[in-house]
Amino acid sequence: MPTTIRDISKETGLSLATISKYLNGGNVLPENREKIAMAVEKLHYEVNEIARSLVTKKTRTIGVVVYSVECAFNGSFIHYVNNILSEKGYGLLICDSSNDEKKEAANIKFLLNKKVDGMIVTPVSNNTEFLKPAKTAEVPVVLVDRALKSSEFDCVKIDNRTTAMDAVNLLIKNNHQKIAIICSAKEYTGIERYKGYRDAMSQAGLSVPASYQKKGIHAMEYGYESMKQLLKLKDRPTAVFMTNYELTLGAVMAVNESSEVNCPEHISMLGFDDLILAHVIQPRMYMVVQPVKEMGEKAVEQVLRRIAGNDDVSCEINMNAHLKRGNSIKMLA
Amino acid sequence: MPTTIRDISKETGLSLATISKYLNGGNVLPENREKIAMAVEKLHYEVNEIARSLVTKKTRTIGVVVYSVECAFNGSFIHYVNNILSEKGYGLLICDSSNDEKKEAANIKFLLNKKVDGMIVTPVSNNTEFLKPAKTAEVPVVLVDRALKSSEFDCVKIDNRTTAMDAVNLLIKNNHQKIAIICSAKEYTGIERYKGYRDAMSQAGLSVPASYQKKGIHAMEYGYESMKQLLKLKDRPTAVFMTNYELTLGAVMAVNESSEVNCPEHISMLGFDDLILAHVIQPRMYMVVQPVKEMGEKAVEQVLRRIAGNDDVSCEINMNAHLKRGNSIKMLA
DNA sequence: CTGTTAGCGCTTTCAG
DNA sequence: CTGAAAGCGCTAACAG
Repeated sequence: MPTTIRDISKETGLSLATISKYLNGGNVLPENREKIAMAVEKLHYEVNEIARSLVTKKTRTIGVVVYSVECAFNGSFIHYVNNILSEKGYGLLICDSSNDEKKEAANIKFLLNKKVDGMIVTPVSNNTEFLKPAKTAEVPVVLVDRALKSSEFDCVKIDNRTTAMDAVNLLIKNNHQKIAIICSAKEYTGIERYKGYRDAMSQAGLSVPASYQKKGIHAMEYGYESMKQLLKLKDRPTAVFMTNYELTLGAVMAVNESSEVNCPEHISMLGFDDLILAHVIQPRMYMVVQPVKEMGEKAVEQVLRRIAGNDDVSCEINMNAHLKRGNSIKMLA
Repeated sequence: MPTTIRDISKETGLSLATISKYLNGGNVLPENREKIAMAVEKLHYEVNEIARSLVTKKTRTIGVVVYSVECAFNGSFIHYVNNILSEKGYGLLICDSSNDEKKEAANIKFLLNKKVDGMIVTPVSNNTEFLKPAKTAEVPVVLVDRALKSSEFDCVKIDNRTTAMDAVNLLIKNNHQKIAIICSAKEYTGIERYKGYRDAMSQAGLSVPASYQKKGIHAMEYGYESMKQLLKLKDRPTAVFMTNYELTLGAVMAVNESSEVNCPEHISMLGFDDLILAHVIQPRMYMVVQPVKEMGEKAVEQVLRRIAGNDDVSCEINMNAHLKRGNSIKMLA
């Protein structure tokens, strides 16, 4: 029912090839350009991207697979990625893995069938297996945030271990010794940040009892429960480090609910990722801030470079996180 | 390079038509099924959805156009929509209008060219013009949340006016008389909620000085600035109603920053949309809660019904919002 | 610069 | 139940 290139051809008396050239910015006589333009206008012609894709084998669509769209980091990330991509005329097909590796694997296949030109993914776990189909289909993949250990894929990330170490060192400099951690232990990022915590603690000669180490999943609920438990400890920590946004929120919630314990008076907190929440909650949190926007830009840049056929070895793009000051940390005597 | 139906045909000695039938669940001899299954396995065959779409004119993809992915309502909404859609084997192509009507119009065209089977959109403004191309292309559209006045399209929403009125009545029942509003006045939803506020006030015989009416845009910044101004008023309101999530956040931030004014001691607050934030901030807000999940489900259901060819007259699906209690409202003497 | 001819990978009549 | 053939709407050589 919609008009096709063929209708334009009939209307103008020109061949299909000429119309096609016109559409793709080739050289066409001004006179003919005019004719075609008028016909396009008159018949409301619009390119059928499906047909075009079938022959060019390019869809101008990037698949974005996130471990959970509900996690604020991903929401923000998608926003930036979409901005740049739409500027360049690319669309994005978004898939939510809901923290489920099976869904994640299915998402990759789905996108492959949809013939996306490339993918940007923030993986559920440390596992790399699910990306194999993309590899064999030779569809470029850029990993973000929770980049995998594997060097098979491009990735953009911060140096999680060092960043976490620096953050914990800030607590130590403020004379804290009893420092607990709430982290997720399922994926690369969480594990690295945990290592950074251990690094800082051992360098300072501080002990880390098991009860101070809450290693669980990336979820607000887990942050909440963990903080509750920490607050109940007879030998309560004086400071707690939360290694991602959702854990931070949960921990803050637990502290705010407590009538006895105040931050920073009785407990200091250091969180991760400065998203909208951070501006609204009390206390104003000290936060490790990842450059989400820049990470999105780099990821897009890299996937587009691959699509353009740049066949370098896989690369690792490291960005710098910075610390945002607040009033959630107390300097101990 | 990837294997095609043709390769399977060669491998099995069967015709293209038979393979196709197999793929689409038609009747094929058990013996042949077996053969094909083996060939598919062996050659790692995967359907090319692009080619399929070209002939079926169905892409099994739904376009989702949101006024801003950064607004939490949309993030949450997308999550639920995606859940159901992916269950049904549909993908979703997400477009962010960034609160810009030009971008919004471009998004619709983009999706049309991508031949989505249907669209779900939360519009930027009250304007309906941008949907015309979808209408003429006969691609079903379901409007959500900020449904338009126009009855040309299906929409799922809450009864914004009545809901807002009920909410304001709660403040009135608590003996508040000086009640201010912070709302967005650009789109249908904001305007309706404002009307509800006026309804409640006039029914109670309460006056609403211009200085109590902050009519602006849907943005945290606007909520923040507006609340700051309200707090400075010599005749300060005793309660403030914020008509969406971002405005609520901004307002809370302004109150929390103030050293003189406390909530609910000096000012009562009533917000909109119970998203993750609401669990973390102090005070615990009284909130009008929209059933985001159910709205997503209904929207999907409706768009799918249209795609299936159900040609009823356009319908309006009304959902019920409810009130979530907190401690942000003070009962006045 | 323009036209002719294939053909992308799949589904869909229509015979057999 | 299976096969042959046509064609979805477009681009890509290759001549002219």
